[in-house]
Amino acid sequence: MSVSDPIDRLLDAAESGKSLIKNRDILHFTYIPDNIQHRNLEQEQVTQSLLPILKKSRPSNLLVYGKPGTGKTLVVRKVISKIQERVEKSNFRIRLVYSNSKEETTLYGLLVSFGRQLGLTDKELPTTGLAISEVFKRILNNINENKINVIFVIDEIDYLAQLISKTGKDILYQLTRANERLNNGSLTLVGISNDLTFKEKLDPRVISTLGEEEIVFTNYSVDQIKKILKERIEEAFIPNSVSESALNLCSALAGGEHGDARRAIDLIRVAGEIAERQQSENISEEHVREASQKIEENKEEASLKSYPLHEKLVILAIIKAGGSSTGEIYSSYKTLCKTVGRDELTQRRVTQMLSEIELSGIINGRLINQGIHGRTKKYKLTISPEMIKKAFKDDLTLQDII
DNA sequence: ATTCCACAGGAAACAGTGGTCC
DNA sequence: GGACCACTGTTTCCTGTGGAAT
Repeated sequence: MSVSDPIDRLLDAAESGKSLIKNRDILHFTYIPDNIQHRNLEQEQVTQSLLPILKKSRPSNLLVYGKPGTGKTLVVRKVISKIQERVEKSNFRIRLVYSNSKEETTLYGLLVSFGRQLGLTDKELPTTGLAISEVFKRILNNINENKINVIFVIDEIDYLAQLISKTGKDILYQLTRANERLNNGSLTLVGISNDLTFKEKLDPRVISTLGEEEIVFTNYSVDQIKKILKERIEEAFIPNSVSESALNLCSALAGGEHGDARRAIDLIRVAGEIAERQQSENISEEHVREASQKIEENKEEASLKSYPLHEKLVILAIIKAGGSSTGEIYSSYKTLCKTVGRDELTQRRVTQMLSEIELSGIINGRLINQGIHGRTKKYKLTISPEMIKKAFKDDLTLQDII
């Protein structure tokens, strides 16, 4: 094996190089530190409203608001696990069930994930084929039979509200009324939402039961983020490896946006990884800047890669079409379809795709009225065509047209 | 003042998939 | 094996729109 072999060189460097990060787990937002010092008030409030469960009565339903990365989920989870610890010895059973409505894209999926965590098997609760009301009935039966007290945490409940308004099936209403159908055990709902206005989309009857208690998590200030980062850095990095200026920049970047602690922790983690790779002694401002850029690029590339074929074709059509009005993009898209030998979709569908892609921020649309030449929407790319081609180059069907 | 373009975008229907239940 | 269910991606049909051209 020659010394100049690039793989060997990297491996050697990694072995001899200094490791700045001593505990990677702590650099993930989902990790719950034992000693969360911040959000004391909110921890107290959440505990307060769940307290009745210790006295064997049903706690208040709870709505928790706050922007992403404000620690809502962490606090709720921490409080519930503490309560669980308390009652562990008694035969009074509390079960935490957590579902994220954004990850479960359908009502059915959400209920099934709920049932699975209660221990219902594939057989008792199949992943498809049943009527939603039937799924619901089976879950309630399970709670009844086992006499458990369930706390159902629905994260990003605003997405659920959207699903409900689309399908017209109000499982939230049924969930809030579930206790009337339960002889044994109980069901408490904790809804977590990023959107303070989401209640407007709900049935007023649901709001009155769901919103028995409401807690708002305010955004973190730059100083608070700095404090959080300091705590994590102390645990995760070797001493003196993060410069003060890097810490400040990290807090400023994340705090300036939305007070998002998640982003701050991500940032310092990626900066640490970059610094390690460069064999640096410590993490500097420069590393944080690089990390910030890298996170952005990765996000774009990942979202590009995840598009289905026809969306990719539409994006490529935008590159190929000069002026980029919907009509031009569509005819360019049709040519591309012919080249790769795929059936083309209708213009209506392509318009819809364009709006979806626009939401992700990769393209930018502007409505233009051209008088007798009609009205159209002109689209512009917000990222470089090279970046797109780079992301698409692994797709075999597209290789001929890139 | 009226017409008319080139779409935007909502609503509903439909096809297909993968399942249960009796 | 047929009735039924949820869900996704799509098509079909439709109404609405701002301003140049007439």
